[in-house]
Amino acid sequence: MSSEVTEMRKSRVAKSETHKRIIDIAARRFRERGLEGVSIAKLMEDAGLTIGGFYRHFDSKEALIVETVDRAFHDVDVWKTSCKDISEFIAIYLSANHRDHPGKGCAMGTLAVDISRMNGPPQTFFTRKIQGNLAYFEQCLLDESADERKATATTLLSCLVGAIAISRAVAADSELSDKILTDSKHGIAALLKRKVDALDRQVSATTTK
Amino acid sequence: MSSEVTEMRKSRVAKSETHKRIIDIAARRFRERGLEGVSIAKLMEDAGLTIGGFYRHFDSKEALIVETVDRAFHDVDVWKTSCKDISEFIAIYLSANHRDHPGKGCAMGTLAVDISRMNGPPQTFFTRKIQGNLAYFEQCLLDESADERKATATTLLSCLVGAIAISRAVAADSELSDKILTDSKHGIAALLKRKVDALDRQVSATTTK
DNA sequence: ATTATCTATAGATCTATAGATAATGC
DNA sequence: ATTATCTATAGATCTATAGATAATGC
Repeated sequence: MSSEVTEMRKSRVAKSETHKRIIDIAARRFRERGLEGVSIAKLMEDAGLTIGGFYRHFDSKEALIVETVDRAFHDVDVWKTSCKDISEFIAIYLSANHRDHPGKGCAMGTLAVDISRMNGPPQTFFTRKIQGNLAYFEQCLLDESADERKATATTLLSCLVGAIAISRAVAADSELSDKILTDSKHGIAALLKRKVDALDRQVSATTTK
Repeated sequence: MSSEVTEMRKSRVAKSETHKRIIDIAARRFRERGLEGVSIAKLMEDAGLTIGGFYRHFDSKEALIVETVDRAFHDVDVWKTSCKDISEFIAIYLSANHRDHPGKGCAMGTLAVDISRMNGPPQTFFTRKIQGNLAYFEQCLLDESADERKATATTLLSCLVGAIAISRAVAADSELSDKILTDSKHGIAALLKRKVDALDRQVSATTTK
């Protein structure tokens, strides 16, 4: 602390990198500990900074939350583009790895309830991202009317978000926690049978023991 | 405040009623505002008491949380016994009324994520209640193997919990919020088709416009 | 001259405890 | 005598601001 050389003002470019770093860390910590479980002082410390600089980057904690929403959805956005089909996406989403690393996972599973307790901008931005995820699922679905696709997409989203949340809540009972993930995968496979732009073989492969 | 007559010591019976009242209010407030969003001082004020008395009832806030878990699941427990079949349960669970009154609704939808961030006793007790809900769903399911029943029960639970959480997160967009509830009902009806101890007519009635 | 970050702190809140008060219960 | 609840407060936070410092950028 006192033995460190105090680094002072950096360039504008460096500032925007700092800004990005704060958001990166916020997106992780918020998902891990909740919006109220992360203090600005600790957040800045995690970023290698002190609390004083925070308010030159953000007007308030709420403003940080708003700016962090996009970043918190980024990991799932990457899965959406990197997965070759919806089955692969579901397998990643309902994996033990996702369950055990909420800070790098789906923001809906970790932050939806916190966000529902806030009004105004945070909820608006969060809603937009949820709509994006619903659109992705719809686009993966095939042999139904538009209404049917929407309904199935919504059901799929609900099931994924619920499953990851419940599996984490029972994490102390690791067998049950695993079972919730695999059983939900199984159930989703049944729900999506012949409704999905994916190899049926694959859906079964991830859900049949 | 200062004009009120200060009421002092009450009987043991009165104390146990006070104890119950604190838990009643905690169960509501925790579901509404989250475990961290409720301070003990405000909680006691809601109960018509002051903070000083709290620690004669509970060793700590965590101890209150543990004791409150059962009460927070009570409303859903009532639905389980009062609903004549699973379809009715699902209709109540995915109603706008449930969405708009989290303090009187499902503890999994409101507290599972908060609980997953705590270790120890709160999580253990919460897990037990989740198992009870899974058992209820299993018992409602019919034409499958025990494994299939378990998988469908888990999927149903995941879907319900996810749908209510997401519908609340997008509450600012009331159309979308409603749609998430009705679409999930629709999707669940498809999932449960011929798997459920319920009138198919009824499942359809709540999900077809 | 401007500004990105720092140290320090005000003011609000939160959990938990100490000790007073007044009613219960022996 | 015991105890259910009260008032008051210690000590630890948390958000946000004030003013200092030292580097950037004109």
